[in-house]
Amino acid sequence: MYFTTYSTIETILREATGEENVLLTGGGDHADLASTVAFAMAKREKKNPAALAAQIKAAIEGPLAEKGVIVTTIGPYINFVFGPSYVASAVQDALGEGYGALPLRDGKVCIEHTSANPNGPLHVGHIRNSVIGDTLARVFRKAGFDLEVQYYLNDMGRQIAIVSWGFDHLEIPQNEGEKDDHYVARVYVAANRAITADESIKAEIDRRMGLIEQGDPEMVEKFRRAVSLCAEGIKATLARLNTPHDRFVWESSFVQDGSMAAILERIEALPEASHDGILAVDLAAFGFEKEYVLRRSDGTSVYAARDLAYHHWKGDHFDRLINVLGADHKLIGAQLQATMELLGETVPEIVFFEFVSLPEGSMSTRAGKFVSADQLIDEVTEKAFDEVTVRRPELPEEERRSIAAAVAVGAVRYDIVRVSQEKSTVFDWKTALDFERQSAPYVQYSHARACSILDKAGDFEPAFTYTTEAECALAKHLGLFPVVIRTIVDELRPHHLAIYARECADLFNAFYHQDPVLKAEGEIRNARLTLVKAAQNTLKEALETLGIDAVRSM
RNA sequence: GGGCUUGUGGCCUAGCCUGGAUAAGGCGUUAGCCUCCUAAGUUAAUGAUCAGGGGUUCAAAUCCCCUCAAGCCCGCCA
Repeated sequence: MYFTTYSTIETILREATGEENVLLTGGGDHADLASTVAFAMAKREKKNPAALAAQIKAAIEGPLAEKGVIVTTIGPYINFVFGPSYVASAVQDALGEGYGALPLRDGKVCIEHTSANPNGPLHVGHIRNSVIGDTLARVFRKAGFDLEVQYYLNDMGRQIAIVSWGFDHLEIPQNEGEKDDHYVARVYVAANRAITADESIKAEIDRRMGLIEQGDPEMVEKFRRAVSLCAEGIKATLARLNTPHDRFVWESSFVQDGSMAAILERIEALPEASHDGILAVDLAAFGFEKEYVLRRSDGTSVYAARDLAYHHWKGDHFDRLINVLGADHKLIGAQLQATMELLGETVPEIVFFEFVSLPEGSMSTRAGKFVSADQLIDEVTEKAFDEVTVRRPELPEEERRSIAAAVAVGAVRYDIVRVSQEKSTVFDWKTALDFERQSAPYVQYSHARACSILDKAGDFEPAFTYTTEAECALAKHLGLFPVVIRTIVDELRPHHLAIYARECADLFNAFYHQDPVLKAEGEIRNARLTLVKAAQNTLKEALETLGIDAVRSM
């Protein structure tokens, strides 16, 4: 409804002013939409902007009144207030199943996210990637895209060589009940310590790197075992977070099937290639000082070479590629994009997010200095269970556990996704365990509250007449959900959805406190119940698009 | 040294790309609200030189330049 109303206003304003850009902005407290076009025209025509605004208003208020939009002016500002017919349509729309969905689009999209190295468990830095990536994926699906989500598994890197060496030489037993990925991290940390103590081990790591590239069966098996062990643990964590992948792509497959060799051959033929004993690409034309090295002097390939082959493969299968990467990958990501462009390949779009650090400094798997995602979820779940037990002691334990799990995962995801991705953050236990106002539990609670009212109401006849301020503000905001979905797809900034969901909850709570629903009578009761249903449906859709369970009771 | 990103009340965050009407929330602090649809809620009070300086503009938190501060990157690691 918003889209059509917006374009109606835009068209009529264009006709009346002859301006291509009619400068529509949000109306703030004054209106639902406003135009500052009178300022621009006044400047050019050297006229009084307020007088122009009045003239424009006179020309457009008739046609817009027919469409249910009220036009007013305050000085040079032309304000548009959406009337009762808009409000009714917005509520009507918001009742629909799968509300927020946009029409299907052509083309296949691939989103790659998380792709953490399988040398330990996901930590609170990695899951910023997972949550941003998964939320984007959910939004893209809602926006009508055919989508596949991938995890690129770096299974032949140096750190895997180190892990495999650790398994062979350090004889570190797995602890009772220890998750596989946590076990792998302990081996990795210990192996790194051994290397620091004894430099000669490095030669053995290099030897393993050479063997893996040649496809030596024994070494392939050693690497595969270590990587699988870790990857299964990572998958379990991803499942707890509601951030599933459609496909895990193993880096080594591009070496084995010859596609990496093929793309390196194409690069060798490029005028930008440099063969100084190594293979590298000169990207000076793109503003990069350093060459992009793809093959070492000993003939082995570096990560970037496999990454090019992976992206070539993705380009063959998808029309649009989106990668979610940490800010530390900005340079290498831009080099990848430039090289793909040189090759005439599909250039991936990259969503970068800034770092999550600990109060004492940045995280490091190698140093064993990190807060794991599992530990975070465990502790938040425990806290959530205590909170549920205090509030709802009458519920059976199983139900309290289930609510606590939904609240905990929601809290973790929401805290991550609500902050825009270009801001670096510092992880803090106190904040993580705080279910205060701007959190998932707050939004979930509003949804549960709406469910409770609907349960008590029984059957009612839908009605769409709204008069109070709280009713109209809520109804209009519900109407914005599809706009938010489109904005996120355009900007690749999922935090908008977190903000939107919270605003819906704010407005629902304001309505709840100002306008009685069950105690109202007749048409007012029916209209308010209809609005509660619309709010409940929108909150549910928004929460689910955030990957958060919309529990009916908490 | 070069590049990228960030800097908004005591603390955290939105707004910045697409300039416009009194800078929006939360936490904290203070004082209230459950014989009333779930108080994980809500009302009010408190609190901002939008890092600093300059510029563009009728209009700057928003655009441009400089300075300062923080984080990240600049490897034949990933």
